[in-house]
Order: sequence, then structure tokens, then C-alpha cells
Amino acid sequence: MAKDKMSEGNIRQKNKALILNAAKKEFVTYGFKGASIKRIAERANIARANIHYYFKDKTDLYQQLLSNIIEVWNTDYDTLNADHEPKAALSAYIRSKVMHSKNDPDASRIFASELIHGAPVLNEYLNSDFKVWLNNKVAVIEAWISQGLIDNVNPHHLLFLIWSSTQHYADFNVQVVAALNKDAMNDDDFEEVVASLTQIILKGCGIR
Amino acid sequence: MAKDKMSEGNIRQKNKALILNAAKKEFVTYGFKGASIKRIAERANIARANIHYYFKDKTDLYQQLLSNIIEVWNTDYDTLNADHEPKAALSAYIRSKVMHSKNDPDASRIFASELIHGAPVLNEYLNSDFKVWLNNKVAVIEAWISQGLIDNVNPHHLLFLIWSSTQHYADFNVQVVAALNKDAMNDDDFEEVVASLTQIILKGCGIR
DNA sequence: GTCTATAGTTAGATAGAC
DNA sequence: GTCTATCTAACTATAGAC
Repeated sequence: MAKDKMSEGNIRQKNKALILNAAKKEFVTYGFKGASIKRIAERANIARANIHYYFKDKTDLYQQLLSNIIEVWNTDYDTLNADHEPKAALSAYIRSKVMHSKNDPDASRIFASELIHGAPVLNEYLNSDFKVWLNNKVAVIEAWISQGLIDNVNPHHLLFLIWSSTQHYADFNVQVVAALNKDAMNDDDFEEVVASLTQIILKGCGIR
Repeated sequence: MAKDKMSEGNIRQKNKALILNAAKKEFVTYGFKGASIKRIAERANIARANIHYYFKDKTDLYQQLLSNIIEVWNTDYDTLNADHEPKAALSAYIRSKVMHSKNDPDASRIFASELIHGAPVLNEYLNSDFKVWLNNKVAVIEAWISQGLIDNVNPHHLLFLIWSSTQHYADFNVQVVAALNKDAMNDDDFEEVVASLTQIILKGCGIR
């Protein structure tokens, strides 16, 4: 896969990145069907027909965008492993998830929108790589429980709780800023999120 | 508003309900732009042109659908008030939110999709009625804190945590069932969700 | 690799007969 | 209140010159 990308010409590589970036904004704003290749071309400053030169069709563009997002997620979040204590591991995991919501909210939103609408493209991923990755994390939590390091919580639901509560600040940002009476969340706001979620979730798992 | 509905003819009332119900499935499957009035008409077993007889245009149909959803939410969830103890109130709130995800997941998904895409229609609501409703709930939690009934948690982030973790089972259901290796969640699964979330969140707030 | 022109499709919306 | 026919707009995708 890295090989494929290396073997692509420089111009091709650069333009594909430009288009994918523009497409991210477009898909997140208008949804899959609402997204228009004309506007993606304008955002990327590339002639409309050239989008079709680089991507087979709209679905292909959307699929490659999702692949990129998943790839980042799978490499980014590996603080949850059995080598670490639950307190340090869970704290780091919560922080990195919140910071990802801060730094790349559109990635989270596109993933969320795909799942909400039934995961037409990601269904295969959810029933293959995702399950393997998840089983690893569940095993780590089960080990902590059997060692008496945390309370006997349901590992799956603990993970769902962490995912949902952290991604909330990307996906539902418009509701959050309304609730907080802000124009946008700043660095301190996100630190307060990390502190609040860490406080409740760690104590909720019996970690002191 | 109830008056308006009463003053509408029976046929009109019944057909509007049929159309709104069909539209809910259609919007949740294809998104706003992807939803087709043709398919909504087919789902509702009503001639296509009649959709335009009952609703001004597609946006009007979508707005009325969202209004219905909000109306149910605003009347349904008032267990969070100062008359109750935090333990009973939060337990009941978590349960009712989870059960809503079970019983009407599409409502949750349409709301989520609207917010993810920037709340073009609900922005006004988020900056008016929603803020009033939210401030009440925040005040209740602050009262509990100052009475020493729960830990000093950030009220906003506690509410976000409850919303996100409970709505997760509607919005991200496709990921949840993949993770749990199921075809669909059953009654027991949802009871396990209620138990897990209640366990972690209540303990996390220092409620025994 | 880029760009213009255009084919072909789909869908929202309305008019007007019944 | 219902239904057929039709208008109009938007957008994907491709062909072909440069």
C-alpha cells in the first residue's frame, strides 16, 4: 500500500491529496449524495473533469477518503495495551481521543455519518479488521479486571462509553458550543473535557 | 400547535403522518439530499405529487420531521429535576435515554445527522429553547453538588457524557452489533447497557 | 496531465384534468 | 383530495482537442 503510493508520480500524489482534502470538507458539509464534484473541484482549485481523471467516480473518492481516516485511527490509538497500568493507559487513551476530536473533527464526522446511515461502505471493515482490533482491546480490559486493577465492568460498554463521549466533541460540536455559550471551543475547553471525562470514567471503573 | 393539528381534516392528518413516517426511514437511509420524494411516496403508498400537496417542499418536510422529534424529546425527558435524589434521577434518565435509543433509533439518527452536518435547520433551536432547557438541567446538577450529594463534576460535561453514551446505541448501532457479534441487540442487551452505564457513571460521580 | 463541451440521467416541483 | 404529464435544474460522467 505504501508501495502503491510511492510508485505514483509526484503530481498525481499531490493532486490526489488536494482533492481528498477538499472532498472531506464537502462530504462533511453536504453528506455523500449532497456533495458535488463541481464544488470539490472548486475547493481544490482543480478542473472538474480532472477529479474523474484521478478517481473512478464519486463512490471511489468517498471510499478512499474513508480508508485514509481508518488508517490514521488504526495506527494512532494503541495506548490501550496490557503493558500499561489501567490508570495511565485509560487516561492517555481518553486524552488522545479528545485531542483527535479537536484536531481533526471532520474525520470523526465523516466516520459518524457513514455509520449513522448504515455503513454501506464500511460494513466489510466492521466485520473484519475492526473486530480483530477490538478483541485485543477487550482482552486488555479483561486482564485488568481479573488482576483486580479495575472494577468488573463490561469491557465492550466501557469502550463504547469512551468512544462516544470523546467523539461527541467533534460530531456534536455545534450543540456543545451552543450549550457552552461559545463561538468555538478553545484549548482550555478541551483540557476541561479531558479532565472531566477522565475524572468520571476512571473513578467509575474503581481506579484511584 | 395542538390546535392546528386538531383543526386539520382527518385525511390530511393521517396522510401527513404516513408521509412523515416514510420520510424518517428515507432520510435516515440516504441523508437529506440523498432522500428522494419518489421513494418517500412509494414507502408511504401515496402518489408522488401528493407529497407536494401536503408539504411545501422537501425542506419543509424535513423541518416538520425534526420538529416532531424535538417535541417528543422535550416532553419525554424530565426525570432530571431537583425534586429527586441524584441516584434515582440519574438512573431513570440513563434508562429512559437508552430505551429511546432502542425504541426509536431513527429519531436519534436523524437528529445526529443534522448536528454532524452543522445543524443548518436546528441552529435556531440550539440557540433558543435548547439553552433554556439545558440551563435547568445544569442548575439541578449544581444544586446536587453544592448539597454534597454528588462529586464536584462539570455539569455540562456530565450531561454530554450521558447523551453521547446512550445515543451511541442508536446512532452507531451497526458498529455495536458488529462488536458484540450479533445480528441485532435484544432486550437483554439493552438491559446490560443500562446496567453498565449506570454502574460507571453513578460511581464516577461519587454516588453510592 | 488539463480542459471544454456535452451526453445522459435523475429528481424536485408545478399545472391542470378528474 | 388525487393523479398524469411535463417543465426545469443540477449533477455525474465521458469524449476528444490541446
